[in-house]
Amino acid sequence: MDVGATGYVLLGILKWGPRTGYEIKQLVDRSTRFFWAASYGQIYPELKRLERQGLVSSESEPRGGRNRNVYTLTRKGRDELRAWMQRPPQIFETRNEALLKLFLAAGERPDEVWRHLAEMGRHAEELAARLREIEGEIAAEGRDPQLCLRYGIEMNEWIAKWCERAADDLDPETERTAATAPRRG
Amino acid sequence: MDVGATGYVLLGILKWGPRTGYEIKQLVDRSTRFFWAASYGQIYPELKRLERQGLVSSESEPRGGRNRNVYTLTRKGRDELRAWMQRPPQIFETRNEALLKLFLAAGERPDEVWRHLAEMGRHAEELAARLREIEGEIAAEGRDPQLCLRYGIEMNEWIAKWCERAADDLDPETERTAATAPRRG
DNA sequence: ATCCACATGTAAGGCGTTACATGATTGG
DNA sequence: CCAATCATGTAACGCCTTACATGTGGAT
Repeated sequence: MDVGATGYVLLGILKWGPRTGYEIKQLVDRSTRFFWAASYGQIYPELKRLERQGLVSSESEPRGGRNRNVYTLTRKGRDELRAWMQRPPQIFETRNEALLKLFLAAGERPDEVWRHLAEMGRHAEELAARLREIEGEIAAEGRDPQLCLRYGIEMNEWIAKWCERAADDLDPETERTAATAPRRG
Repeated sequence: MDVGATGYVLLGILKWGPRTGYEIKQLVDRSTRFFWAASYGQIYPELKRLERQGLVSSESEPRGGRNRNVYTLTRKGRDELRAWMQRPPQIFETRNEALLKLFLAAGERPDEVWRHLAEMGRHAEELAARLREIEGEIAAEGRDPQLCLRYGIEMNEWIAKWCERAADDLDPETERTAATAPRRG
């Protein structure tokens, strides 16, 4: 059968009800995107693959003169999804360029370390803000609060605070120098 | 010039001194691996690419009858690395299957949510333990404490605690049921 | 008219892993 | 002698993104 993890994202979303590829993409972008992204270039071919495997079925439901392919989770797809949910998670991958830069700067030039910490903290704060925004929208729509969204918010707030703390813990003299004359070190 | 971010990992490590591909791989596995992994299948070809671009130079330094190619960062490579360090980080990617499963289970079956939280917490704890081990080894070798290692440790400890807290916050009755009879829900 | 949202798709290419292939050296 | 470690590499393949290509419908 051999469904990649991104296929399961689609099956999982289709469990909530029939959707078009376009709608799935929108949902992904406000939810799993932060721990499992998916582009159109993946979603449309993957839906076809899932259909060939009998895990979803599609129906053409044009809206006006505009074609739409609405996908529905089949019984077989539901079983496959359930089986996958029982299996222990395998994939934990991270590529974090800020952390990489921080690592390579560490022990070299305290002013650069300070700069990377600031950058990383800023990024985490922005992401937390973006997620809080989504949380607000969900609340406004009267839908249930989302556990993973909370996780994303609190985690990024934690990261921002960690960066602040780490910057404060740098040799205070260095820090002052860096803040005053970032070029010299 | 067009060096991928993984190329910069190599340049950054070579800034510490000349190394073979094999040694670089070992270093990566105890350091950047947790936020930027690299396999032999990437390292060896990438080193050759960097050499073609004049960013590193190599010398054959056999040890016994065993061939070894030792790479050194060139002046040009140092400049390229410095320029990259100045640029704002772009890549922040995560694929977290545990979080995906938690997300898809949320609001469906509290017992499954509980199970995924436990799994996720366990994974974070294991990773934190592994990182503390590395930290201990570094301390034993008398080397400086590593900022990013601290980050990894504290972050994973935070995640483990978050999972515990989230599990505790689940409807207490559900939780007790789940703990007693995980199959029924 | 023009722009945005809706809607579907493909092609090229980048990035990365896994598996394979090879062989020397060292320690038990 | 055997296993582990040192050491280098390639080939096949999977996964994913970006860019391109196309077109409708509604709002301004």
